[in-house]
Amino acid sequence: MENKYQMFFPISSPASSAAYDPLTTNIMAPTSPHVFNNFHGNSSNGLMDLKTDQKFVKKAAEVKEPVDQNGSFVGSEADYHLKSSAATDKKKEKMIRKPRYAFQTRSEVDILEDGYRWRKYGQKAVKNSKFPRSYYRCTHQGCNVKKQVQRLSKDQSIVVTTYEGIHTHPIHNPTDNFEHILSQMHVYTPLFKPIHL
DNA sequence: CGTCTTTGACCTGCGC
DNA sequence: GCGCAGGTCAAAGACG
Repeated sequence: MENKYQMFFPISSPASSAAYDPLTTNIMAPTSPHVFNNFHGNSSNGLMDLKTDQKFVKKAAEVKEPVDQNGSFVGSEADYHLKSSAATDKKKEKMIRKPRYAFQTRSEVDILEDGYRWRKYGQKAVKNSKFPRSYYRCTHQGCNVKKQVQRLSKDQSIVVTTYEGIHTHPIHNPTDNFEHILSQMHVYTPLFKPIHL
């Protein structure tokens, strides 16, 4: 079983939040099974060819959200609070509803076994990418967490997993949770450079 | 038989 | 308004 992941942790700080702390961000990762819920993120141009919420990406660029030169995760919860001046109240509400947490992992397998049970509910071809994006939902009753999995076309060894929402229940299989993954994972932290606002 | 994946259709938001 | 792209739905089929 191939279980060697190389992980690209978030390296940028939220534009408007004190939540970012390079130390805690990294230290938390190996110690909390809910680590997937503790990262902020969406895509930005730091994800090279990954395009998720374009409106957020655009906004992030406007506020000079840092861009990772290594193509690692770049994003922040702050993006979800950015609203266009033309946005309606409903839109604004929608935009701040659920933060996303994105990971890049170097893995031969698309699916990171994070201890939760997922049901695939869709797959879409992604523009400018030869790899499709897969959509998964947590199967636990009442838990509305979703995730998207996609390979980077520029580096097909890298899998980008985007989580949306917070699990409302314990891990399904505690022996196969994220901590377990991390124990076998080569953590990759290219650089830590808090941005200056 | 229950669970899960596949896949085309549909919906929505956005840019032009 | 139209077309495009992202996201979701749901029917059908596969699988254990």
